[in-house]
Amino acid sequence: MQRQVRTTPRKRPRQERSRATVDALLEATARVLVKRGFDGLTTNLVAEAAGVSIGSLYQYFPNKAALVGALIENHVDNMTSLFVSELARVAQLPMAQAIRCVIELMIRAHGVDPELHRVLTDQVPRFGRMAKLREVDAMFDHMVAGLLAARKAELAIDHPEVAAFVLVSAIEAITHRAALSPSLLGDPRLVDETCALVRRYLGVADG
Amino acid sequence: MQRQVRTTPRKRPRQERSRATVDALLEATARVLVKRGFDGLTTNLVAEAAGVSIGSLYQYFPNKAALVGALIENHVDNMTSLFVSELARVAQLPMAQAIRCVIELMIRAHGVDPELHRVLTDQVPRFGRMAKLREVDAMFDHMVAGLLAARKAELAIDHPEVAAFVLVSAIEAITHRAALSPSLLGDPRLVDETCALVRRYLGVADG
Amino acid sequence: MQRQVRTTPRKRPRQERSRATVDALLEATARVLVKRGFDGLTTNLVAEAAGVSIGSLYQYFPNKAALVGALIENHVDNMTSLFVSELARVAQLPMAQAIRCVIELMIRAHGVDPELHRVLTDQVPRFGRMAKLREVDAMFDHMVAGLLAARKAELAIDHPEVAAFVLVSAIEAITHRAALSPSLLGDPRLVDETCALVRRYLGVADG
Amino acid sequence: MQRQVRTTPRKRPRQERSRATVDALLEATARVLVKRGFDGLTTNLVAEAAGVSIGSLYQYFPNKAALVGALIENHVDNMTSLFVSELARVAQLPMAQAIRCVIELMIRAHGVDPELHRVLTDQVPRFGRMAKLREVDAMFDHMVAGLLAARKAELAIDHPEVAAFVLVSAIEAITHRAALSPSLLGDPRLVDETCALVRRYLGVADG
DNA sequence: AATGAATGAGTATTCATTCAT
DNA sequence: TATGAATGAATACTCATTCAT
Repeated sequence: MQRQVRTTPRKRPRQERSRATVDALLEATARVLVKRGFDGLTTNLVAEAAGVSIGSLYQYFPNKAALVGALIENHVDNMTSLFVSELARVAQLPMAQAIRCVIELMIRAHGVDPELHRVLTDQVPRFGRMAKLREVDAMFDHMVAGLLAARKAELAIDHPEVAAFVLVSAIEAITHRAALSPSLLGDPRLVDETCALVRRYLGVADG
Repeated sequence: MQRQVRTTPRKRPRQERSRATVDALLEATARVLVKRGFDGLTTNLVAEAAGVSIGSLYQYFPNKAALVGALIENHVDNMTSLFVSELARVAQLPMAQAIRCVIELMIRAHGVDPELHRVLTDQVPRFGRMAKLREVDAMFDHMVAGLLAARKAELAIDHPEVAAFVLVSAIEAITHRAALSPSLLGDPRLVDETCALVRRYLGVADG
Repeated sequence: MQRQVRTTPRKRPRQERSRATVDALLEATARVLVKRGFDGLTTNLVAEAAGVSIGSLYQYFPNKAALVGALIENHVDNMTSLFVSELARVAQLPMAQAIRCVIELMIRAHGVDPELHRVLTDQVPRFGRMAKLREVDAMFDHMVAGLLAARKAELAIDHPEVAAFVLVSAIEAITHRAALSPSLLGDPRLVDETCALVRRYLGVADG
Repeated sequence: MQRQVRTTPRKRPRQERSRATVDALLEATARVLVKRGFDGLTTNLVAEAAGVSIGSLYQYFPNKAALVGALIENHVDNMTSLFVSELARVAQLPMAQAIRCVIELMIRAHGVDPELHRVLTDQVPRFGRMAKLREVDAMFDHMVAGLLAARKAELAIDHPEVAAFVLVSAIEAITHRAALSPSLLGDPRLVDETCALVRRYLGVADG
């Protein structure tokens, strides 16, 4: 770093600090959620775990739902961001490779903080903002339907939307359930079989 | 004081009268659960909805968890009883028909009080007795693995357990998600595509 | 969840404001206890009597037992502090005067908020922290046994510990019972006779 | 809750069976009281422990207080009956022997179901009928005052009532406290020292 | 902005007592 | 008379949220 005399105000220490507070709160929320479950999550506990006063918590989040909602949003973003970065590349691959790639991405996505993922999907009431998790599935439906429609010629399907629904549901469920029993998650046969499921359904030859 | 909260019913109803009370309570629980969600479920509310005093509720259920637990057990029994009665028959059918039959059973099973099913799977914390819902999946895994192993000769799979896991996860997810969006549930294409998924995976010719 | 219910205060008041709250709660507890008895003591009632919300009560005392426990501790401290300040002086006095002095202290100690003392000793279950009242007796036994042993030469006793037990029990009971019937408490003959009891037992000449 | 509660049994058991039921209830009350303490005593628990329906309990005791009241009455009767049978004899004895005799009776009286005695004196709120235990002390005061007055000539006391109060309080407390610590109860020195206390106070020569 | 004391509606649960059978 | 199902007022305690400092 250069030692230059500073002429500008000190880079808005308030925003810096606020950012840190918000992060601390979200991390604390995740920690408490994993440790005590959704019913054991109290705003006071989160504030304490974050080393922040309860008043400050409410400075940044108007209520408990907003707190958990923000956490979910973060988590979903973390999971989906894996895809957006890879999706363009996948679209160019031969079908068999594309399938394997997507499935592996799915599994990796479920491996991001799996304990938190489990609590979030298992215990968090699906009200309001929490429905976000379901929206993700709908989004996947749409994306996959697009991909299938684009390559419809080389596939053995008639109804891309229905097929997309079927496939997204299946892959999501397999990876999700696998994430819950770690013994399976490492099993390479699981990936192979899931790929086979999709390939054969779509009438794609093994690559 | 007990370390672990018991979730089993407190006492068996002996007289006719109390049987009616227990039934009224369970029905009221279902109604309240559907209407207000799990967090809106109050023992006092349930008692009132059942037209029964709060004291009577606690005469039969030691706590809220036991109440919901009993309801879950009932619901799961209702869903699974559809299968046990048909399973023997299914085992005799040619593979393609057996597949369609199982899938239709699955869908019908999810059509038993779908609103209650939705609340139960979405909102009820999966603690203790509530894990029952997951046990059902495990049971299905086992059953299907048995069926696949028995017919391994005519199928294109190498690992019946992994295949069973894959199939149960997929079918369960498809039917479950379909149950949540009624428009799809009635769509005959859904059944067709799901059958196709399974058939092609197993290498079974269309019947 | 804790196996044993804690009976110690939950958190230390840091600000002035909360000190006042804690004091108000303890005073209200004493008032309610005297007015309604232990079974009539309700945390909501105490909070109301203290002009404080029920939430605040639980901010400082984790449960009812802790509340009463703190009150007992205060009360016992008030009673015993009378002694510690005088004890050194008493130890220097000639025996006959020491005896009278101790007995008068005992009576004065029982005169500190006698109504509260009565409720506390009569009605409060002797569990956990509440056993403190009995510990005080044991402490007295020990102290008196020490005094008697020190002056054994001039006394007509062989077993200081047994004698201490006998004397402490006797004096405690006499003053306690006297405190319950105010007519006797003021009677100077009571002090005289109690002194006589002790003096003659110990073989000490009238001073 | 009613302001004034009757604490007398509801009806006289005339038949054998009724008698047995009442006895079973009282014994069950004692058992539950010893095992769970006063706060753990519930009428339903007592009925169950007695092998009797809750309805039957209320056939014989109008409320919980009456139940415990009857038990206290029984217990007090058991304790005092030891005295009435011996009192005439004691009145004829030389003073020193009479003193020892009374003290030994006191100790024996406290040895009747000591666990129950402890619970009763420690935990049972002294409302209504429960005050009976205090009445017994007052009765003793009176009796002893009579004895002392009758033999005033040979005693070193001026005020029989005050002396009686002092002695009854002392003996009662010593025997009661001794009953709580079994190690002392068997110690023969305790009886000797208590006798000495009384003898010396009254100016009676060692017999 | 931050703190943490205060709030109080809300909830699960108990238990003495009643009453229909 | 006996039974035990039913009652419901009462109570301890929690926790999201507010607000004075």
